[in-house]
Amino acid sequence: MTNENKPARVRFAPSPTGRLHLGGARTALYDYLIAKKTGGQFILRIEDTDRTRYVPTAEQEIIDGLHWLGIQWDEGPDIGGPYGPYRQTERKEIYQKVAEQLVEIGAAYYCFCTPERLEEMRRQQAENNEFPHYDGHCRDIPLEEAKRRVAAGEPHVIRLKVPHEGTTVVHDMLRGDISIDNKQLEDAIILKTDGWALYHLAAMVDDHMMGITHVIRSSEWLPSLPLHHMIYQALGWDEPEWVHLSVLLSPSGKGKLSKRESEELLKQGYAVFLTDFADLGYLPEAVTNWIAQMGASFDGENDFFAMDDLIEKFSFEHLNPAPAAMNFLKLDHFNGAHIRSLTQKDLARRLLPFFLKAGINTDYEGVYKVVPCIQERMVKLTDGPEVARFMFEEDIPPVMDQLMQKKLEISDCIKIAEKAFEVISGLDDFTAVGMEQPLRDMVAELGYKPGQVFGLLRGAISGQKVTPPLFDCMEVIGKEKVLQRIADAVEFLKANQ
RNA sequence: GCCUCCAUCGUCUAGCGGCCCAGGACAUAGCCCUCUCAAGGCUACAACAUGGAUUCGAAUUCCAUUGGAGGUGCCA
Repeated sequence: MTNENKPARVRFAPSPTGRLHLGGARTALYDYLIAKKTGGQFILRIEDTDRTRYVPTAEQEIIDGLHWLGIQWDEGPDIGGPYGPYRQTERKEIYQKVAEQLVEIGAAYYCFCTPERLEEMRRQQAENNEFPHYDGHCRDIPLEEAKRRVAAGEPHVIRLKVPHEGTTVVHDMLRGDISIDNKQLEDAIILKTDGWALYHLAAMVDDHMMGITHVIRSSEWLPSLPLHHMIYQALGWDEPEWVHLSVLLSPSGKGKLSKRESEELLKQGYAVFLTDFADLGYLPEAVTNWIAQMGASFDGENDFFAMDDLIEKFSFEHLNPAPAAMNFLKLDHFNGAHIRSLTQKDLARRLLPFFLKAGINTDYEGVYKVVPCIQERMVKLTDGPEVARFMFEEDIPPVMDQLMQKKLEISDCIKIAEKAFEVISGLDDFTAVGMEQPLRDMVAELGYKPGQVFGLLRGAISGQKVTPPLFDCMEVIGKEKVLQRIADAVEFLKANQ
């Protein structure tokens, strides 16, 4: 067992082949947390050796997404560092050298098999119900002969020479010892015909050269762990701690999220790609809080955490190896809770763009005034304009259904509205606290129920049945506009009597 | 098919041999608060996959079964 207090050097090593997914974000988060907790370093490394699937915009999106979450690295392609370069395409020669070194010491060999031969081989293996594996055709070509053919320009790859007997045992921090029968292993390609290294080689070389102490990665790497172990062994390098995280399952719990499911999720206002969450009205704090606890626990009794709490409480011991289904309702819960925990100024600042995007003509001050009314009524930032819109309108067209209250005739409503107009006109202190007592006295005098009177006023002032507390809204809207809206309602009621 | 990993409420989890007829959170239902809606408070519902073994004692250890996930590329 490693000492979790020793400074950890960890790395997040995405390949720029697509968008940054929640699973990747969680891996990066854990890297960041353990680095911060132990006073170590977090490194961002771009694994772009696959030139055919390369997406030019992907690296920037990864950087933006991680920054949005509040994660910063100590070394990376954008900021450099003492162990660079941090893009694998800039390290091609390093991998080639190590691959040749592996050949020299007899741990790897040149293979001249053509893709066609390999395909035929696999076809036959499938026919005979064997598991697909390289048959070792080039494994025993004498090195001198192989070198001659390489020098002659014959196309070739380099394969790792793995033992076919015995068992290999590798330790994973979450699962203990993992053992595999070496018969199941094949001589994997580590260097392609075009000279580029595969993940198996490139990642091991980089992890070693960059001094990585803990390899935290998705559990889809578990099957190739023995291979990685063998590369370290062959080179005589010290192995890092291996930490294979649980996979994230779709909300249904049935397998990984499919493309169709993620599109469906987006329609419901949810997302699986990190950079989609901001526009949806989610707080980075909430997303962080949420993903941190997928397949993990930080505290048996609590689950609301800021980044600092997560850093303090993070431990490999509380990572769960079992697959975990994503629960978007929990995200909503965290988002609401984090919105409520924000200062009013901070909330106003974050809300402003959403108000403008919703077509509400206002500014920071305008949003700030409305924040106390809406803060505890939002799940997402996009809810803000919805809840507060009526407070920014010039006037509210009266709607009969909103004005009418239970057990009241139109004549009652007119009476109430006229009385309210009169009382409110006479108010000197037009604050929520200032208007409460006079208005309650009025209700008593009128002899109706508070719900009836305030419901009617709510309808007149907002055109809605549901709003934040009436007096608070009235204060924000202002006396003049409130009176105008009540007058409009009276006129409307009389016309429809 | 084969290989590897995994298995506590619907979901995320606490639990590391007695403190557990299993605790928390989300979701759901009810009540309280209340000018509506929220927020908040309280309550309810709800789980150790199955079968063996070890032990005085097992959710916790071991084995099998079943179920789930991942892998099986000159992708990562």
